[in-house]
Amino acid sequence: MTAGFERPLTMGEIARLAGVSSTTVSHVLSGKRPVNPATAERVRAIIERAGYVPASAARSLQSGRSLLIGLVVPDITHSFFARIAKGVEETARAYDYGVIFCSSSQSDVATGRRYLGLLRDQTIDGLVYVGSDVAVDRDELRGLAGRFPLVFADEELPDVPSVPTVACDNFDGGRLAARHLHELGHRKVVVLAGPVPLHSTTERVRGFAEFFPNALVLHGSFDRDSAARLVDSLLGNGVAFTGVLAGNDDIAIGAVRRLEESGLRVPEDVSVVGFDDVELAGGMRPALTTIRQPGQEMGRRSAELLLQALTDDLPMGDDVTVLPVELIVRDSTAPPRASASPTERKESR
Amino acid sequence: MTAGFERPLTMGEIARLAGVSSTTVSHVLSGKRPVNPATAERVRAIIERAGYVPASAARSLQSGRSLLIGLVVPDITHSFFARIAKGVEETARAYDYGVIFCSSSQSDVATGRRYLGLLRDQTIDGLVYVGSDVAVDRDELRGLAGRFPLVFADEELPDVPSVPTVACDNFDGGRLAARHLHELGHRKVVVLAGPVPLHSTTERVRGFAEFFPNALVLHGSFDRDSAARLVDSLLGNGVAFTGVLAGNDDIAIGAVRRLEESGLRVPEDVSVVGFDDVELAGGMRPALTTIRQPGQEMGRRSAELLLQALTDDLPMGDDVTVLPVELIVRDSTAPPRASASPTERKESR
DNA sequence: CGTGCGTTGCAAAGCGCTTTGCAAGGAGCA
DNA sequence: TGCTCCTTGCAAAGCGCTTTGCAACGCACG
Repeated sequence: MTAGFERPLTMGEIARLAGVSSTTVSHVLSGKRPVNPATAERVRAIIERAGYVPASAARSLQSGRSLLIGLVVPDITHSFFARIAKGVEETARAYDYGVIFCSSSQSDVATGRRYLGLLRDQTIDGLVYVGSDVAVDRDELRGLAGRFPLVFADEELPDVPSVPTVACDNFDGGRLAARHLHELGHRKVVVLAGPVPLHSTTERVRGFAEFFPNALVLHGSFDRDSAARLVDSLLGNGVAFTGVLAGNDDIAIGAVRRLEESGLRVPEDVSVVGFDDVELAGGMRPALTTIRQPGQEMGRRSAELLLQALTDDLPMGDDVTVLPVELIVRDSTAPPRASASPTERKESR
Repeated sequence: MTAGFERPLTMGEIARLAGVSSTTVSHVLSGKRPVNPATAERVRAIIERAGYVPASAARSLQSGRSLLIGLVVPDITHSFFARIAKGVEETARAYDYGVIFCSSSQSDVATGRRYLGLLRDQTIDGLVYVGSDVAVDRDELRGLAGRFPLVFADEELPDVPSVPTVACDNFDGGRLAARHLHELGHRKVVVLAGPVPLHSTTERVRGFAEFFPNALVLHGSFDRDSAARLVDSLLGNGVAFTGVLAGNDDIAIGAVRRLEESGLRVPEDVSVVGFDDVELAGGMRPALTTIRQPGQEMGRRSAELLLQALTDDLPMGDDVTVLPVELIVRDSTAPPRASASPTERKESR
């Protein structure tokens, strides 16, 4: 213990105070064997008075379970990941489990390793892993898969097989977004997609293609600056478009801002659809039309999967749970203007 | 271990593989006693090949330290608390500590108890506690204070003494916000303060009073609906005002929305200043003028305080670290209109 | 009054690791 | 060659708990 803090009581000390053996104290606590009611009551009173709680380290050494799970998210300050975290935490709590979390974002490989190490050294009984475009050590992950209770949330990692996954219906989300623009009458649409290697990116783009198979697809990273640059290059090259399908809300927000800075109005000149429904999406002006992913529910479901297996001592499956998404229509989309596309430069061919 | 997962190797098994005793393996790992280089190399190779990591439970049982700290926040999905969490986590990582977090919000008292229990059962070596207006068990907290390594972040709890605290300069923040409105020329200002019992509320209101000692002060909770109701009652009673000093951004956002719904324009008719600088503050329109609290820094500093004491085995101080705040001027504030206050109803006295 | 059974407590082993006391062996020196 | 000293490995204790084997006791029954 740290300087100045009293050492907690041990079970043996409680036993001595009660005039019994620590076996008896343990049985009073666990109820796994009958104990004389009078004795039990005396022991309980002493435990209560002393504020005694069995040391968790000794318990987990004995039981082989830490009652802790891990959660790795790219960035806890991102409202979408925070929603997942909340879902995971509240579910874990219901199972009497604690959650150790890691905001892996600006992490070097060493950090990832360290957190996956929590699995190896049995600090945690299982892990909910929310992937990202950050270069994680896929090999490390593959080494863990199948050997430890592991669940992927949000992002499916096809190159790490046999890990159960909770994701949303990215394909349908893409479809819904595209259909919305198509129904509004848009015909010239560009796609500002997320990072190439991500499975979710691929799926969303596939969904977009259901209505705009020939749309120009530009890949970038999930941040506003990247989106702004993409918009610049679009505008700079005189590409004609009245609608933007964004890979997520960050891209959408970056695009809206950039379009407005370039003198175009959203949605009058250009309609923009996002993906995720982060907090800002509903709060910004124009409020963003987007595809809502059930973040908290994803967190809940993935934790549930993990904890179910842990507490029932079952093997983990390897199937993908797909949660439905929802189109949220707000103010960033409208029918295209009748006149020539305002993004088209006169001097372009 | 859970079904289907192999049991991790023990140090004894590594020792057997290497043809040495586990003492030697331990010394190879810790370096606390010299080991024959050849032996050490052989042992290390086997450890590497087997992917062996010492079981953390056994380690902490032995050492009395779990290398884990706790973090209690009211709501992890709130961008301000998420910033604190990020700061805590990144600092803990630097100290090779893990963070167990609890989003205490919609929590019954039992939940709070459970998480404070992590201290008692030594699952965590210390705790960063971010208070809120939620009724926590102050008695429980008081029982812990001084007996366990504990730090308060963001909210000072004067009724739980001798706990080191990292807060921001709420008084100065109040002052800065008030001065800003005053300098713009506002004279009729109302205060939509946070919950009464909070120390931060009191301080901010004191700061506001430096420039508007006679302002009407209404207390509510830190959410938009509460703020909307307060605005309604102000408007309904024909109170004249050209500026609003809000207890935090949520209140400010709720107020702005409500004012706009009531046909008033921000900032043309009414100026609004928030507090915190949450993500939405900068993204909404009109972008919110607010007082920025250094959330991540608060997280860092409080974790630093805790981990410093833990790793150096020092007693914890009990002083309050006050971090500076900053006025961020955006678009929700402007000089008052020359004409009569638009919030004043004709039929009011 | 003796046998048998159910009840309730204790002692001891063991979870996987760290740490300490010892001892075997080698090197250095006289 | 004989002595000390240092190096390096082993055995064993102990961290705080759970669990199991055993024994003592009381009771009902024949």
